[in-house]
Amino acid sequence: MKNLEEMDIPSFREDLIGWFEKEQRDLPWRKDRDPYKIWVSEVMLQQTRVDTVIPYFNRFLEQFPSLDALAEADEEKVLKAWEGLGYYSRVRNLQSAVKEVQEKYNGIVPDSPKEISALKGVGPYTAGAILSIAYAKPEPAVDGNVMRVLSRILLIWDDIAKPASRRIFEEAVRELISHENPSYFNQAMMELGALICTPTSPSCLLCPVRDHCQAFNEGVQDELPVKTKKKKQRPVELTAAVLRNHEGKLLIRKRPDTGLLANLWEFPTTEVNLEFRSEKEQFADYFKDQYETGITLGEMLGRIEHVFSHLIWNLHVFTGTIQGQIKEASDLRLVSLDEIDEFAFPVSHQRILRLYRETGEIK
DNA sequence: TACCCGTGGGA
DNA sequence: TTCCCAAGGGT
Repeated sequence: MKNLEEMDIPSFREDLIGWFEKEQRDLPWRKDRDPYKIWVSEVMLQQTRVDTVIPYFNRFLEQFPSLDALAEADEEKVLKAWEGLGYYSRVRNLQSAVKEVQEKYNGIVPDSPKEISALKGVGPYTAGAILSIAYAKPEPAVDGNVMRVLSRILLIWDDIAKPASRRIFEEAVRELISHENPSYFNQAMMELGALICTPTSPSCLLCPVRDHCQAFNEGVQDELPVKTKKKKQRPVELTAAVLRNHEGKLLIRKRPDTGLLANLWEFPTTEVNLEFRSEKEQFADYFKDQYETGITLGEMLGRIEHVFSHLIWNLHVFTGTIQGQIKEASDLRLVSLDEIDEFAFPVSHQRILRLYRETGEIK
């Protein structure tokens, strides 16, 4: 790459790593080099803020302290430990991959790019992060931070929203990375992006590698990185019902094991056509069709808007009672309010439960 | 490739 | 309010 030729690479590495040794944050996954802990932290940190991850990471490792502990853990408990973190397939893939490591590699996280990349949920970033941080291998770990930082330092104008662009940055990192300390090099690049070289108003005057930065040199740091914006979320209208049986227990069901919020529990919910007849009638018909049982819906408890990365749920929340008998199953349960906290719910349905506890329980 | 897949915080 | 974002991966 042409712009790499302008770099004094040894000096850049020294300035970057020197800064990291002095300024790095004290984070729970930086206490040791245990590949399992590094792995868990990297998966949690995918598209998720450090401040959000910290308490989850601490609880998760208390509950599943080793790779073997996670491999043998009850899936429901694992999902419950992830409740509220989002992107739930991450933890399903993680447990699946951990089981594979237990069986194929005798419980030792592999240290080769090929083997580690073959594990579920381990993409190019996570593979590079584990290999460099836990095993000191000089592999690139290119995340959003690294693309932002390098786009400025090397004046790279490619659209970082395009998957194809990542390869350019990986090639650059292969040239730049310290073979003496690849762990600190990769972490320092990300730490710099998080603390100094931020998306808006970067703190260039505090930057340890300012002298190496071609964007700063030309005064275009605010123009980089180039990133096309995503499209807006699609709204979806839904009816949800907190249904009580004659014993006062609430009906919950497990979502399918693929797709949105896979394997999480929810109150019965279905899409509604607001142009059609009464919403209550539509829901009762749906319920009868699914469970062969009649219900009576009460008044609407309230409306909840829940925003996802790609869609918006407008939840119309009702209470109701179940007329006949419901046959419980592994994915269909009647539970008391004391038992319900054992089940992992998406935040949208945690909000429904809160609404019910605050206003609906007495009705 | 483009789209699917969560959540909460901050500008 | 609206928008973007935060240590991505699967399909």
